[in-house]
Amino acid sequence: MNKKPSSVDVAKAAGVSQSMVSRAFTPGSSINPEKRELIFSKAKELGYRPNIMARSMITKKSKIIGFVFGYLENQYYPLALEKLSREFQSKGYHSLMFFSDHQSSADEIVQEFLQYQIDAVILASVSLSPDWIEACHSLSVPVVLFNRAIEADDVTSVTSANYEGGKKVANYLVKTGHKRISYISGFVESSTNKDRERGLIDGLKEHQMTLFSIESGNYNQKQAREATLSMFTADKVITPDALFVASDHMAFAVIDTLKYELGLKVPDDVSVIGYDDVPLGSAPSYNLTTMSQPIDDMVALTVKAVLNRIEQPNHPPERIEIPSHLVQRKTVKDRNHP
Amino acid sequence: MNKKPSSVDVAKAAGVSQSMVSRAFTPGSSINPEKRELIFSKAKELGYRPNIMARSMITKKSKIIGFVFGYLENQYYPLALEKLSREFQSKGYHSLMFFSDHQSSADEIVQEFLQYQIDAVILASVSLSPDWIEACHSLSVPVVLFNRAIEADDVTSVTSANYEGGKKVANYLVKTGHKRISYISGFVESSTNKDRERGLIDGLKEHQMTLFSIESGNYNQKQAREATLSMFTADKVITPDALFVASDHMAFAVIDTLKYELGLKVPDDVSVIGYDDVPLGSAPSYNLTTMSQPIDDMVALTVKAVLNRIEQPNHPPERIEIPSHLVQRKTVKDRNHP
DNA sequence: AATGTTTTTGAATACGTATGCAAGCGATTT
DNA sequence: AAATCGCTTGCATACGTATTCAAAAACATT
Repeated sequence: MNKKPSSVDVAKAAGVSQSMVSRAFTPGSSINPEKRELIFSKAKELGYRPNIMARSMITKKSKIIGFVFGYLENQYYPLALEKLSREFQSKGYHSLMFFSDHQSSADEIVQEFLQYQIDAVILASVSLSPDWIEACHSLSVPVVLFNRAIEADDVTSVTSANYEGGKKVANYLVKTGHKRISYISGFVESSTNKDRERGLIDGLKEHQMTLFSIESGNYNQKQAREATLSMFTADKVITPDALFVASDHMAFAVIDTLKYELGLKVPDDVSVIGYDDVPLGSAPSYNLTTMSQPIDDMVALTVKAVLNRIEQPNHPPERIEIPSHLVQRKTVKDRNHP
Repeated sequence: MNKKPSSVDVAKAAGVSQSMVSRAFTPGSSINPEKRELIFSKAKELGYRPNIMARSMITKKSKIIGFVFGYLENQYYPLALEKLSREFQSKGYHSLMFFSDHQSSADEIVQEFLQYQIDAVILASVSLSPDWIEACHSLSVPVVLFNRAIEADDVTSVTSANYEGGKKVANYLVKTGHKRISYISGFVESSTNKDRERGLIDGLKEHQMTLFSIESGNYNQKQAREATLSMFTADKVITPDALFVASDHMAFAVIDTLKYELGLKVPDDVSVIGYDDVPLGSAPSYNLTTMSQPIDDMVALTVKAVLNRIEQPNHPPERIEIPSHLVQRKTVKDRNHP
C-alpha cells in the first residue's frame, strides 16, 4: 500500500540533504559517521533501500550478471548456477536468467538482455555465434564462457582441460586392457566435445590404436540411448568393450540402456567412463567412473574472471583451463587380469 | 567501445522528438505508422533498445521476477526454474535469482531484492517467515509460493494436493498388503511435508492402521540415508515393509542405502514410494513408484497467478492445488499375491 | 469556406539517485 | 589574529525514459 520511500523521504526525516543520504549509502564517501548512523536508523525505520535502477542510471553499473543457458537437465549446470549465483550474491551481484531455444535467434536474446544493462554475461550449456560476441564487445559488456571455449580471442572462457582429459581417458582405458574403445559424443559443434574427442583420438594414437566407433548423443539422454542401441544392434558381430561418454548425464542413460535394454553387464561386458563427476555418479546404483571437472574451481575462477573484466575495463580476456582428473569407481574393469 | 545509444540519439537520426521515439516503442501508443517504421529502422541501425532501468523509473515496472531458492539439488527445482523462466521470458519478464542460506536472515534477502524493484517474487524450495510477507505486502510486491503453502491468507500459493497425495499413498500401500508403513519426512517445518504426512496418517487411520515409524530426511540425501539406516539398524527386530519418502530426491538415496548398504531387495523386502515424479525416477536403475506433481500444470498456473497479481493490483491471493496422481513403477510390491 | 473532430506531434517534466563544485566550518599552523 | 588546511555539507545537474498537456495538423462535416 505504502509507496516505497526514496532518499528524499529519508533526507527529510533525518533533516539532511538528499545528497547526504546518497553518500551514507556509498561506501568510502566523505560523511560524518554520526550522521551516517542517524541516516541508517531513519532509513531502517522507513524501510528505505537505494533503488538500484536509479543508481544504475548514474553509475552505469546494474550489478546484474546475465546468465544464458540452453538447458538445465544435466545436473552439472544447476549446480554451477547455484554456486556461481551464491558467489556473486555475496559480492553484491545478482543473476538474471535467459534461456535460449533453438528457434529464437541468438541476436534476439542478446538484444533482450542488453536492455537490462547487465554488467557481464555468462554463457553456459549454450554455444554462441560470432555476432553475439561482436554485439556485446561493441557495447563493452564482457562475455565469459562457462564450460565452453571458442576460437575468437576477445572473450574469456573457463573450461576444464578437455583435451588432456580425453587423453587421460584413452590412456586409462588402454592401460586397463581395452581393445575396442568407442565414443558417444556430446553436441558435435561444441568446443568441449571437440576437445575431448580430439584428446581421446590422439591418446589412442599414442598407443597405435584408433577409435572403434563413434555416435553422437548430443548431450541428451534420449539420443545417448539411441547411440548406444545403434552401437550394439544385432547385426554388429563385434561390439565395443569400452565406451567413453562425453558427459555423466548421458552416461547414466547409456548404462541403463546397456544393462536393462541390451542385457549387458557393466563393467563385465562393457566398461563405461563419463565426464563431469556429477553427484549422481557416486550413487551406488551407478558408481560411475568419470573424469572430474572440479566445479568449485571452475566457479571460483569464473567469478574472479568476471569481476576482473567488470572492474578493469581493459583487462584482457583470458582462456582458463582447470586440470581434470580421473575418478575411479566401478564402471571400468581391468581386463588384464581376468 | 561505443556508448550505448539513447532515445535522443535515435530521435536526432530520425529527425523527430524523443517523445516520439518513446512512443514508437510503446505498443498501443498514438503514432503515425510510417514514422514508427522510420524510427525502428534508425534504431536498428544504431543498435538502440530502450533502457529497462530508465523505463522502470517511470512505469514502476521492472519486468523482473525475483526467484528465491534454498537449493537446486532436487531435480524438480531446476526443472521448474527452467520452465518458469522460459514462460516468463516469452511474456517479456526475466528472472533474477536469490539463494537463501541459513545464516543470512530472511530479512536481509528481502531487503536485497527489493532494491531491484522486482514486480513479484516466487519462493521455491524455501520457507518464508511472516516478516517477509509483511515487508513485501506493505511494498505491494506480490508473493507467490511455489510448492509451499502457508497459513497466512495474503499470499498466493501453488502446490499439488499434498494431503490427498498422502492419503492416496496410504490407500495404495494398504491395498497392496503392506502392514508396517514408515515415513521418511522432508523438512519438518514445510507445509508440503506436513500435509503429506497428515494425509498419510489420516489415510492409514481409515484402515485402522497407524504409522510404523517416522524419521526426518530434511529433503536431503545424506539425512535420508541416515534415516534409512536408523530404521533398519541391527537391534530392530521388526522393520518396515514399506517406506513413503517425502521426495523422489531422497527416495533415490533411500533405495541405494537399502540395496547397497543394508543388502535388502526393493521391492521384495521393502517397498519404496516417492513424491514428485522427477525424470530420474523413470530411469530403469531406479524405476521409482511415486506420486506425480505435474510440473507443467504447476508452472502454467504459477505463471498465470503471478501475472494476475502483477497486472491487477488488487487481485485476491489464491491457494491453488493441483491434483497429484500415482505413477506405478517397480518399487512397490503387491504383497497380497506372494 | 468555416467549423468541429480526431490524430499526431513536441516541449516540459518527473522518476530516484550519484557526483562535481563551492561554500561552510572547525582545527591547525604561521 | 590571520591564514591555511581538511573535512563535511548542500545545491544543482545529469542519467534515459514515459507521460501530461497543449499546439498543430489532418480529416470530416455542415
